[in-house]
Amino acid sequence: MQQFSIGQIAKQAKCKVETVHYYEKSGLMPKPPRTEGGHRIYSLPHVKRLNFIRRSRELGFSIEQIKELLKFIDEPDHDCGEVQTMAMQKIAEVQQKIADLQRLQSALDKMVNNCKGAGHSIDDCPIIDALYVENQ
Amino acid sequence: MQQFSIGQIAKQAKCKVETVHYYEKSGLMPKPPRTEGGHRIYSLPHVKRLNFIRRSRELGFSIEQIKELLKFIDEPDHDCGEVQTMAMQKIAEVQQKIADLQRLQSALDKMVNNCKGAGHSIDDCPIIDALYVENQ
DNA sequence: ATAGAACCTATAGTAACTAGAGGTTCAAGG
DNA sequence: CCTTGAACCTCTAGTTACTATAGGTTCTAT
Repeated sequence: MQQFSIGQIAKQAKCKVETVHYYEKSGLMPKPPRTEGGHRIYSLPHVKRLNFIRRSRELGFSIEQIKELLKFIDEPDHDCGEVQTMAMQKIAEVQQKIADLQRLQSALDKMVNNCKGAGHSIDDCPIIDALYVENQ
Repeated sequence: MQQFSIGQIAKQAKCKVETVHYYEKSGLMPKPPRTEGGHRIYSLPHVKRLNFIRRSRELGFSIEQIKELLKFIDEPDHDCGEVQTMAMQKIAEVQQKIADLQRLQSALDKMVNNCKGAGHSIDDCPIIDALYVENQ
């Protein structure tokens, strides 16, 4: 079985070694086996898990929310209805984020394509309006 | 012209009054006019701007990145090529985020639809794999 | 055998809020 | 008018999710 040092998995996930320490302390990453001398030894599932955490963070999920997502795999014998409820809540959140990003993207596309559009007033800016949705 | 108190715009953007104070201190929100007694007075463009900031934060943009996005509207006489370059970088970021979220969503969808799938091992979890992309 | 890179723990600092203290202003009823 | 309580004000301290530094140990490659 393939083994990795903390430096290797941090590099792979594009984060710092200290961040992995932090995830261990906060309970997102498990305490891995150690060498004689005390260095941490990781294997492929750890690498995948760290990647998942990093990407979820980039997508705006908090540590607590990621813990909830990870419950889906850490406790596979969880009550099935409960899992479905949580998954469906996450889906709603995720769909909202996708919709927001798509509106922002089309506003940015417009910017690029008609940069000459000149003299747009602050009251009528496509970029700001992209993420302005009244009362919701 | 319609006027708003800080409490009103905070409520509309679903954030705390203190957060608006913080955005003013960090230069994201402008220093608005005040009443005789010193209370802040906002108008519609402020409301839109605060909404934009809040939603961008939820989407994982940092304060500094939002400052860059806001440059597009705060300095309309910016060099056009520079604006296009920045906008195109943002588009790339945004597309990456959308792709990640879509993969996460389809993994969550699978969870909900065949929750009975039972006995999935940690090494082969669709949710973790959704956000695990080797070397990129 | 040993030099230096990578690791260890522990603490302090940063970013983006969030809560609290202690006081002032506003607006609605008496 | 006056008063009372909600909303506002400033300022400082606390929280989350890192990030950097200090001071020391282990690993690896010559």
